[in-house]
Amino acid sequence: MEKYKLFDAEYKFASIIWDNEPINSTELVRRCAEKLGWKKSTTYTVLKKLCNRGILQNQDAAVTSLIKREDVQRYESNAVVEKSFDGSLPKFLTAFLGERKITEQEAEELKQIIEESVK
Amino acid sequence: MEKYKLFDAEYKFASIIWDNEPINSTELVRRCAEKLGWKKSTTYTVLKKLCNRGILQNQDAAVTSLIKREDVQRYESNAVVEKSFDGSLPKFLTAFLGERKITEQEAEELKQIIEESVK
DNA sequence: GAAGATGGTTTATCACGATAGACTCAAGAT
DNA sequence: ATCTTGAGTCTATCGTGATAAACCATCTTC
Repeated sequence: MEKYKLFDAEYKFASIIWDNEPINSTELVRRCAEKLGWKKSTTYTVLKKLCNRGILQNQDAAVTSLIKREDVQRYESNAVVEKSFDGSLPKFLTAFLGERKITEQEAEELKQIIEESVK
Repeated sequence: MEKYKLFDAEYKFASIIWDNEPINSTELVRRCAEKLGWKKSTTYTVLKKLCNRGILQNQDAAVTSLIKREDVQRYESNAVVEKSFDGSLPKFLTAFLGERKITEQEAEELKQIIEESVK
């Protein structure tokens, strides 16, 4: 398994940690019950799995992340472009924008981001 | 199930059809064996499933697509931006580009695509 | 009319992601 | 010494995507 690949449930779970770290494990159990409807054992099961995969860390009941949200996002964005768009960002953009219209201001923001990546 | 959601194996399968349609079903079995390592029954199982979901069509052993690659791509691109980037294309772009550098020419192409979507 | 092709269907197995029940164990509180 | 609470493990169930074995019907060809 690639290190950064998170399944849907795992991603939602990790999001709670990213939004609150460091977070006490019992508190995490509480939040998962509230936000995801999970039982305590579910939380611990998933937590342990992600710890074993080197994505999270649980030390003395203090849960933190080793892999950051940005890392996973970078992986996700690359994966989808790779899988469905032949690795081509232009193809992705074309598909995403499709018939949708954006404002001049939004376009400016996007162009800015692109500009910053030019060698 | 959303109409456009294809699982990994389904996507690869559909790709063979998109690349070759209309394609005779026996010929499709041959290609799936060659490209995906599938047995005949596997091909027919998946084919039937996608036909039932209104994505493909099999008439007198001639297989064609009802949903096009572009439709699925649009869905995929939107889904990932929704799921992992809060629906924000700028966030997606930032993550994708990351540390990567692109050429002036590539940037031009991207900006062109963006320009065409401005209201 | 037996022997292949062609074009399928039915039913099953297997892996694995998602979820949880039952249990343990140490540390305070009573 | 019991009771409770915090912290965590072990084992199991369930759904479902991925894959296939076995079987069937029709048509051609020898």
